[in-house]
Amino acid sequence: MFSKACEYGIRSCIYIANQSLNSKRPSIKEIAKEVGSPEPFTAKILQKLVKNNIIESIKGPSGGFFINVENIHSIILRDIVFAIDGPGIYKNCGLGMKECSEVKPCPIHNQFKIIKNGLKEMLDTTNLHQLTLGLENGMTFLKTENCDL
Amino acid sequence: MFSKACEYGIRSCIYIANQSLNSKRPSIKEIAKEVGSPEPFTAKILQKLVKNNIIESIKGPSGGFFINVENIHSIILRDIVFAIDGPGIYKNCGLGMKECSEVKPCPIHNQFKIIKNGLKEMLDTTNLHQLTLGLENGMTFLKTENCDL
DNA sequence: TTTATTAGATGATATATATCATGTTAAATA
DNA sequence: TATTTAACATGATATATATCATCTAATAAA
Ligand code: FES
Ligand code: FES
Repeated sequence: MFSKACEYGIRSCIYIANQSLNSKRPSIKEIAKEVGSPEPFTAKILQKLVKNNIIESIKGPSGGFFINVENIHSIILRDIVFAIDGPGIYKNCGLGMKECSEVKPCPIHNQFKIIKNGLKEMLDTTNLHQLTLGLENGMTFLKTENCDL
Repeated sequence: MFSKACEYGIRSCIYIANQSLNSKRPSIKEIAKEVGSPEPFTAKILQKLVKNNIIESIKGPSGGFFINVENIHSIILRDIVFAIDGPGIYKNCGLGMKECSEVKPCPIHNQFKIIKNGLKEMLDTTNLHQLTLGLENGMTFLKTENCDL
């Protein structure tokens, strides 16, 4: 579905958003740890997100990554996915033809369109703030820890 | 969504099914051409499908690939996807955690579940026969040709 | 204003996926 | 039975994706 980079990117954004709401500014090291992603890879992904104005960063001691509270409400999943994976998930054909097209549809086009519309709907209407809610009260998780004691 | 191998596999199956309904037995060369897939790669994929009893084959002159008419109705998309990509699409977490789980859900789990259920539904209820119908009357296509004259 | 700290930039390496090439085996037919 | 045809098996190569390593630049605090 999403690339690994995109998965890590979304998870990182959710973590950063949640920390930002608590007036904190996590470092790459902390983010990678809490999200369960490889640190150098995560660094690269976060840079891209900064370039795309999804998240912001400050260098130096006590630096780190953050998201403006207003933006936490306006940033939707699509923004993150597009920044990392591009619009392929919106435009690709389910059977890998050049593009998904109504005039030259593949055999599964009609069935697949329904799925894809659902996916679009979800990416378009889910914002970062919603995704942080479950984290606070321990209903949702950002990594599968190896030890559950 | 699906791997390239799986996309080619599905397209090949649809083509073979359609030809089988017309009592024909296409060769790898023909299938690859009609489906727009690289021939040697397609060969490998078809072998896998034979091993998994999705399609059948006959060697030698006038040999080729075919599917029993009864099977054309009973083979569903899931069979093909599982044979090539495995059950990941049913079990993976949308954010790449070890597995999709109700007891340790990721932040997008609830929204994603809806999408995934739709996808499951589609893979479980769509059989090869349905997918051949549009081919016959030119409503659907298996490849994007470069020249549309 | 020096030093420690942390992000940024860039390129190298590894791994997975996709693609290609070669030789082998089964079956039809001349 | 010899010959041709086409699938089968296996391994090599290429490409994309994921991961790591190194150095640079900015900034906060000593
Ligand atoms: S053309 Fe294949 S999904 Fe639309
Ligand atoms: S746990 Fe992530 S989709 Fe179910």
